[in-house]
Amino acid sequence: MWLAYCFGQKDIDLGAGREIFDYSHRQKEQDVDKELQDGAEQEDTWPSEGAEALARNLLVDGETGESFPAQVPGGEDQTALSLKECLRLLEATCPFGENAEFPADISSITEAVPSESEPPGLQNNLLSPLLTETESPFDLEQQWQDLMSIMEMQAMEVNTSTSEILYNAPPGDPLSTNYSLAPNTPINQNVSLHQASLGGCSQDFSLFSPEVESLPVASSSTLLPLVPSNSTSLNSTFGSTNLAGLFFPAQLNSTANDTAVPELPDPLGGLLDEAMLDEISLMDLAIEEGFNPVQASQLEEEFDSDSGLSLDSSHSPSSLSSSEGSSSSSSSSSSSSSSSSTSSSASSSFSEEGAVGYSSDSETLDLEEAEGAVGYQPEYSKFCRMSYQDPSQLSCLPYLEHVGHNHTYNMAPSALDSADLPPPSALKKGSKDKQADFLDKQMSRDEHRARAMKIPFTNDKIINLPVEEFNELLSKYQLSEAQLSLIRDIRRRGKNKMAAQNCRKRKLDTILNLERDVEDLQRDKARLLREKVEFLRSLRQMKQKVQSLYQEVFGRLRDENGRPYSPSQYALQYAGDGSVLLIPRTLADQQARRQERKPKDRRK
DNA sequence: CACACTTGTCATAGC
DNA sequence: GCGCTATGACAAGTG
Repeated sequence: MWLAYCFGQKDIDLGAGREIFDYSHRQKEQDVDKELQDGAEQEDTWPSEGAEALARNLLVDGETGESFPAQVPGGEDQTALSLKECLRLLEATCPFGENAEFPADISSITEAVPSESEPPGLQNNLLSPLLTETESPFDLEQQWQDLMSIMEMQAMEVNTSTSEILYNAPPGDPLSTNYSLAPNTPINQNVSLHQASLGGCSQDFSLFSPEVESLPVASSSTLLPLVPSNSTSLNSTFGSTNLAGLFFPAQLNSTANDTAVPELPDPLGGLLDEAMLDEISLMDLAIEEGFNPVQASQLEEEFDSDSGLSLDSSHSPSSLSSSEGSSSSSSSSSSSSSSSSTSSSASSSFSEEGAVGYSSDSETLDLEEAEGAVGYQPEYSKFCRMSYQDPSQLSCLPYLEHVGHNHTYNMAPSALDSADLPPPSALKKGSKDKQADFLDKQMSRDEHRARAMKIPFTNDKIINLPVEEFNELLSKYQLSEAQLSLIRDIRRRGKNKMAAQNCRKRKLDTILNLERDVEDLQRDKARLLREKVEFLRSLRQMKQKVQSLYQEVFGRLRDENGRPYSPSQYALQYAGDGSVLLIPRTLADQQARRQERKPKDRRK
């Protein structure tokens, strides 16, 4: 029964799987509406100096700083800038430091950032490149965060200790805050970034920092190739990356054409995609965090679990003890009824568990009943297999007292074994008839048949003797055909009986092992999910820092007239040699698209 | 009496 | 082909 219960849970299709995503989408829809309003209020304030800047386009050698007319069609120029300070800042603020084991390197970030050209004339927001990828309407990362938020809430209700640590993002946590942002919103509502972007995108550098503002900005500096002296970390991780693509969102404005501009694949999105497809089962966490099974199942109902077995139930005392208790009491009653049997010479060779011998014989009755099948010694601790242990232990488990059957087919036949004695209760009654009746009832059907047919040896021998000895035994007696047939039937049935017992025990043990495996796997899954959350959190922090550095660097750039460059027309690109170039966005977009095709080609 | 459960038994497949 | 084991299915017994 507990088996049916255990696996029955699996069959309960809660139909909530899609609700997870629906919820996320609903959240996103709401966020979209909200963010659309906010985004309109926070339109980019960058000066539109594109035409003017284009007229002054110069290509600057990344190493020498020499300026020369750009080779780019349209006369755009490229300006290489030193990002030494930027790189230092980035390295200093990189949450992973030199941890080479971090699964998502910066290059993955850059690949993830959509590089989009903005329709001319649109006001750009310098801020959003790192955020846009998470702001698409169907962003899986957003879904992930939504889900995690839900889980967090649920976990807080269920278990406020560990779950809080795991899923409660600290105040201002970028993961929690950013992921709750609405899709399609070019401007992130994160407070810090908001401030930085609004300030950085305009001439108002005070919003960045007083230091930045006070820094002397030479117009010529914009034309200088500022190769970072120590750019190893970025150089190795960014490679030849289009920073424009990294830092400029696909959707700089909510009015931008979504379909016109393809977005680069998001590694985070991929991760989250897997996460979503993994059917983030709350039961995993429940098991890992020690949730109450009932509560966990309730959570699971909300998040659905099309996959996997439903755990737990098998470990409830009722589910386990019901079946095992019955068998145990049954066996114990049998054992107690035959406890008077003092001859148990054959039992010593039996395994502790498993139906080794044929228990119908009094010689082996008690131990056979108390023990088990031949050659199979599963682990029964979980099942509280009292039936194969000391029957007296049964009294220690009150909830097992009410169960117990008295299957007496295999009880010791006194007629076949003189050593067999009635139980004390029968002796007290003293009546020989009663004893005979009792013993008669204790005999199995085969024992009755054997006695009726006057079989000259015990059923135990019939069943348990090896074939050679068995045949030798038969040859010693003059047996009729009917007797031989009965003996063979007894042997067959006796062996099959033990086989059936072994089979059932094995089946139960297999279920136990499977449950244990499922538990282990769910524990591992929960752990991996937690690690993934941590990685995502760190990745987002790193992205934010890179973004702010980009803003800072870009904001410092000045043309020869001392005016800042428009982010709608220029972008920073990190070259493979460590230099950073200021290039027109059109060129940056082209390069970004080129990089976008590479992974696709690789897949093919 | 119905039900759940255990156990024995049979039929069958496979070694 | 025989003997044995494993296992699903069924029936009987029990509480």
